[in-house]
Amino acid sequence: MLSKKSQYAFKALSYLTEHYKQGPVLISEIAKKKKIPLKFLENILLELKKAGILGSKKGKGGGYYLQKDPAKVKVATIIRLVNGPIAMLPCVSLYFYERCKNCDEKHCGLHDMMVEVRDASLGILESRTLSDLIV
Amino acid sequence: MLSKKSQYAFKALSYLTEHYKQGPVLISEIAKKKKIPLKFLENILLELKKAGILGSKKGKGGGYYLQKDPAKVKVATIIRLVNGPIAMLPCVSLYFYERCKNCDEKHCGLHDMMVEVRDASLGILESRTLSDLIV
DNA sequence: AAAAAGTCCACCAAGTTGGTAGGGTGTTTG
DNA sequence: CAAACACCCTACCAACTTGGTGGACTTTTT
Repeated sequence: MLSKKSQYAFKALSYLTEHYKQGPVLISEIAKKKKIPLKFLENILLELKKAGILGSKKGKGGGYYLQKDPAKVKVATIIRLVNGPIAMLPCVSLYFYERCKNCDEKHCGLHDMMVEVRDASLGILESRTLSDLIV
Repeated sequence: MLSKKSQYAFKALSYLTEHYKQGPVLISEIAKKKKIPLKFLENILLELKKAGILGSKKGKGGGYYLQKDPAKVKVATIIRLVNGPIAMLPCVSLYFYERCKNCDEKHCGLHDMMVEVRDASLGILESRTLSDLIV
């Protein structure tokens, strides 16, 4: 399951997508409109900024804005950033791989199955972007 | 990600699948062969028994055994039992559904996307059984 | 009766999650 | 220059989950 943090991140990003290229948006505005605890949202946006997804501006007229074209930011990227691995097992993760002890990956039925699940999920998550969050 | 508990459960179940219809298997034997902490495994097997997946027998010659044909126990069932929801959002889960507050499911891009991911995953997990764990 | 083997209950350490508090830093405007 | 503005940063916290252990109890077999 996606953490609440991730869900907040997606809500905030969808709001920023709707206001793409309309200048910086206040954290407080996003928090209010999307009903996200303000201070918690601060942390999330800062993290997204450090990852290069968002940009920010201080002082009057400041706020956060999308650094990139929302049509080019994959949903999978955001999940990995805020939530962690997409795969169901470490030995199957592309970005968070960890060798499986006491289980030979070449002869593990669960491993093979989870590779399939991962690929099925990524087929969707890697092809959708922030633009797809807006209906 | 699947919890360690879930991974242990699958290892134990695969062992029991390999010994299907060969009489009860000792917890201690499974623990040793699959390198699972004994007391932890006890809890897991008991839970699987209470869910009707396993049966048990006490006293000499006792142990645990599969209650059903391994080819008829879906992997999805085990995951829901031991790990919880398969979906990435509560508002998208079939077995653990919870309404999404502050988000109209009819007009939420994330919701729609996660429905697709869920269905893609279930397409695999609902069609595979314990038998498929053995390679 | 003794041994075997599962059952049950209670507890624990460490980590994660979701959040709060409060001051610091850089920008703009008057 | 100073005040207002708005993000930046560090620290902290309660509650919950995860992964695991210890010990006593019951049931079954020999």
